[in-house]
Amino acid sequence: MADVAERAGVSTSTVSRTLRGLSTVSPEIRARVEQAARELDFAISRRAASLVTGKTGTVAVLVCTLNSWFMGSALSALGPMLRAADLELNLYVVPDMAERAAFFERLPARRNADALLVFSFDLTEEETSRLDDLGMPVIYVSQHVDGRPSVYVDDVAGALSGTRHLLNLGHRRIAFLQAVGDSGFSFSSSERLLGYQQALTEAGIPLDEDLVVTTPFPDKHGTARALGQLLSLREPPTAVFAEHDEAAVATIRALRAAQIGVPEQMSVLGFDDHPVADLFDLSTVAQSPSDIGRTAGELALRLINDSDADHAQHIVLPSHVIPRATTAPLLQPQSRGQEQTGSP
Amino acid sequence: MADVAERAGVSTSTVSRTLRGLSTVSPEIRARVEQAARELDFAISRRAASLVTGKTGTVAVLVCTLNSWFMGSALSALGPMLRAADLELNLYVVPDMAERAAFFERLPARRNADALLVFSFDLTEEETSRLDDLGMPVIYVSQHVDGRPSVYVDDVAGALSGTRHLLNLGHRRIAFLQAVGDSGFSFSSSERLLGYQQALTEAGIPLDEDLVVTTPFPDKHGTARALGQLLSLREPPTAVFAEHDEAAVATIRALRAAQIGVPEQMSVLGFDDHPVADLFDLSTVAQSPSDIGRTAGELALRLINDSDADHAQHIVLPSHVIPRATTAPLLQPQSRGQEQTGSP
DNA sequence: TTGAAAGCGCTAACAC
DNA sequence: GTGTTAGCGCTTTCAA
Repeated sequence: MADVAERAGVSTSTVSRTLRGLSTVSPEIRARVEQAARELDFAISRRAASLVTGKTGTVAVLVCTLNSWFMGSALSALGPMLRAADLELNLYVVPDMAERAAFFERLPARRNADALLVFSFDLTEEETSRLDDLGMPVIYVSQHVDGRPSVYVDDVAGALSGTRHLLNLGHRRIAFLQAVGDSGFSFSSSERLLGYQQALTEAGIPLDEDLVVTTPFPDKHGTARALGQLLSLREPPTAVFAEHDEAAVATIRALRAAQIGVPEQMSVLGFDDHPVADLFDLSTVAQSPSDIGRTAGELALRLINDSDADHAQHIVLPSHVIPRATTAPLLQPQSRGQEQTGSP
Repeated sequence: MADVAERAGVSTSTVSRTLRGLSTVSPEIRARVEQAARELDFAISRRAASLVTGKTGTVAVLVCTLNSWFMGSALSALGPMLRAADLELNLYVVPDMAERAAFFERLPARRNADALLVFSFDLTEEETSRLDDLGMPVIYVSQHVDGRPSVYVDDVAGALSGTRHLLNLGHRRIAFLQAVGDSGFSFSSSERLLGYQQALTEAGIPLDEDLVVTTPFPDKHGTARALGQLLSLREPPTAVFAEHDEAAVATIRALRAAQIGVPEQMSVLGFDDHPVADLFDLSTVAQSPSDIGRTAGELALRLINDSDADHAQHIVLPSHVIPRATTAPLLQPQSRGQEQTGSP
């Protein structure tokens, strides 16, 4: 910076003021400084700046993996959003329990970020309270934590509308397919099940535990097995509501392999509006991970800049049913169902 | 840090030495300092440290999106790798041309990272040379740039082996399906086409331009259209080599919709070993994005720590053919082909 | 509107 | 093995 100051014939203070865009610099000097900076390829060292301002200009993001549609979409939206606010994005990838323990033990983000975004973890009480005294706003994304700022989709309401959609089509025997990932049940999973149950209850349909089946995911044959349970019931379902689209697609494939027409003999509904949903013409309950990412970023910004902001605010994002070709009225084959015939 | 020093009854230098793990601290003092640090929840400010060491302790990563299997896997491996080396990961997401221009205009990573990893961009000469005077090692990942450190899979060799596999199965009419994404042809695309052509040439088979078809991707009906071209040739292919697995899966679905048996009447080969490949039992040429990510991180580390290291080194990672159920010998139905029958 | 000087929190060089 | 001191590159008073 001293070089720039010398070249422009001003003090470092003036260079600093110019580069920060303060209006207290006369136009001619500003021009001189900017040119000098350009000629010397000078860029501010945020680290030196943060030392004196006390702000790091960085948002930390904690994720367990990036290898999913949800994470990919959310971060692809969060990144540019933060960049627009001139914030750096510091990524912590914590794929297993060991690394997770290490993260919470050392909390490397401490003093190195202005806020932390925690994505889709199911944190223990202990972990949550550990984050409480991190000395920065912590935003919980895609999960709700009482008393802490959170951003998420209302999975209960989403599953409720999805199930209502099936009910409105005349289905009464509706199965719910839980897909358990490597890390055990997720938060969304139980919320979605809850919405399903609520819808049945409000329709006066008694809950039948046999209609709720669980399969490991991803697992090539697990879905077929789960389906087998349903199809061998005394009164099999006429519709399957899968916890997420990928499980729904696996269901469709298993059904077609068993020569069971979708949606003629079985309606299938997913959740997420994952890209495969469009590909398979799957009816689904859509959520928008990019909205989640962006909204979380905006909340972070607000909490950073405004210490009076509500530090327990929950932002609940909407979901909506997208009827496509895999749900149809009960016992009443539709023309749109025939487009599907013979297609894999 | 002063607080910790006071609490432990030592100087800040000793605290610094202890926390950095230097061996020049006596065990008893070390214990005192560590306890004091723990009690005060003290963590080093990397930003203050970097000011004096000149190292930022950060690796910057430039990506255009995170929303792909490749990026997700690569970063999910890179993250923990960097963490193990006690480096922060600073992510720059540059989804469109405007943001890209802004990035190269301002180069926000300048002075704020020790190295830059550029993922899967097709950079212009100008952009590359702009990065040259960034003052830090720049590693090109999943692309090769002459004279700069690069990490990538040998797409030519991969496509060569893939095509040879089809040739060895007796196929002589082999189509190549190019899948053009939103951003136009990618580097890999043309390399893979080249490998395909090389294999045919070495087998003494003249190149037939009609066998190379192009489809937009993702596009629900594009693949069927491209397939239509192939199937209406005077001498249709008996095998299709798709540029990547997702296009291969689309091809399989289009073929099955048209009642053309895979692999009985048409072999289909993909590239990548994307998760869908396993799901669809798709034969493919496998690459490992996580290896790419990890290797790139290791190279970055080497270039950061050893200024004598070769700054033009290209690391080429292997790919290998994984035969699954979608490729079979020409005109000679196999038992493994029958497993497929009736399955969607 | 600009400059001089102090100091952010840390590490490194040197002395003990 | 430990403490003292100087200074990394910035921003921020404060004075001019």
